[in-house]
Amino acid sequence: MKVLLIEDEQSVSSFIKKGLEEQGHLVTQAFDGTIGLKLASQEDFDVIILDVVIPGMNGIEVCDQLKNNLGVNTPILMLTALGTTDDIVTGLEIGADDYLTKPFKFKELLARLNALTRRTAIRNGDGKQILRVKDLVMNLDTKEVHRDNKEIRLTAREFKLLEYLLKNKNRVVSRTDILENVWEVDFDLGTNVIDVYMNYLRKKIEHGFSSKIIKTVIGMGYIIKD
Amino acid sequence: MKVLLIEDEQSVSSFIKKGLEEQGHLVTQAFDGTIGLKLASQEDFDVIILDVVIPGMNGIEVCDQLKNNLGVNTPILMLTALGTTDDIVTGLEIGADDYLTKPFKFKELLARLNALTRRTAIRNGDGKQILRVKDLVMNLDTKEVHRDNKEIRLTAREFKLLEYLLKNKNRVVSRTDILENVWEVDFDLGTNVIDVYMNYLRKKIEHGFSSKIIKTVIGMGYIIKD
DNA sequence: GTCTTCGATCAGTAAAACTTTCATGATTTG
DNA sequence: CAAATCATGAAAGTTTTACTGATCGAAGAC
Repeated sequence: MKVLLIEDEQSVSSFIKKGLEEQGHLVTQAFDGTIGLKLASQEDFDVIILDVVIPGMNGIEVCDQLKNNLGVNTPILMLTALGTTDDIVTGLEIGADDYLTKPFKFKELLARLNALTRRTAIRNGDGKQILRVKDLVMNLDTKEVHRDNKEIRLTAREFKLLEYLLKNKNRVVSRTDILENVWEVDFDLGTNVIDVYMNYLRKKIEHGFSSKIIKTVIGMGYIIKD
Repeated sequence: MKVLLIEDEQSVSSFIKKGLEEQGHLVTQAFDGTIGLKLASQEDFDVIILDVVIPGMNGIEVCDQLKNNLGVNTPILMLTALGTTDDIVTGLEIGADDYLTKPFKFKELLARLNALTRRTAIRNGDGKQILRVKDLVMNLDTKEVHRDNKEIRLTAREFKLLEYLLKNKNRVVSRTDILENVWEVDFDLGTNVIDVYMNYLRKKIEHGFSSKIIKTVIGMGYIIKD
């Protein structure tokens, strides 16, 4: 399970990290709000542990941004020394999925994390299907693609191609793979449709934006990396 | 929101019930575990508030039965005076979605309930027999459709088609999906009924009105978006 | 019982949108 | 630098969709 841990106190952060890694989870640490927010919106985590009192941007703001502006619906467990009812209510109202006050027992943190991800696992059965890379967001339900909050219109084939590349993020896919999975043909290499479509796709999702998304690996295929 | 409250202490139960009803929720009370379990498995609630220490069958057992045997995945908020870490861990491990210890502030209970149901509440429609999009209202009980307060008469097939589209609001549905769910055929007979019916539907619900409702997504299907 | 009406479906057409091919130029690799 | 590989523009080919008119059958009217 991929966990994003946004917590500035070194001792607490490494205590949690160590504990979670012992359970076989993958922990990414962020020590301030701004970086945490950036990471959370770029990478797909299974759950986010978010301290309220952190430098840069406080936890409430980070949570609000993620849940209410960026449309990220990774479950968030808020963590803090502020234990008053009002603090808890604010946190939960703004979109946090659970709230735990310090000091806490690691056991309880772990149990709450599991309850959280169990809940979302169920939800994902018919929930939103979203793929991301950098600032590009692909919604498999509405078939919409956005980059930097601008809408990008793709044709059915372009969409399928991008979807395939994203589902294989961080892996080089060969032309044969693409032909089989996007065009659904098992032979015929006497064509350059793929090249042409890569060109179409790049024009739409890269031209006018700061960074490249699709990388060519000469002699091997194409890849999309975070 | 429909809430099932399993709690034997009269005072606590009515305190919670009253508070929730003030918020416009519908509360069903159960005063022991056996009845609670029965109710939970028969009716569809949005959330269950479950005290651990109750007569008949304790809360842990009820939760275990529901989540692990009966396949009910209504979110459960556990409630109890037992506040040790181990109790909390047990509760969460067995399938509870949140855990609150007595005494608690009603505000916090409410916030936790909302956090818990935020997602499932959206997807369920809650037995509501009314579907809406923009100024169009579809009543599944009376089978009436109104737009801008004007009645629109749909035939059975048109109604079913619109109903399916609305139930999948904000998702692109393919012709295959439509054929399976509205016409109930699993194979693709080379027909254009769907196109024809879309045309009928659009004539009735869009002609003479200001905005379009049904959007075509070429090569993929149709979608209705808010 | 026959007629009428209405809904469901099919078939056909034109226009628009999309896909593929082909030809050519650019880039990378050994 | 030559061969292989990739990028790109434009034209040709194909599919998809919106819409119309015709047919068929069932339910109710007379």
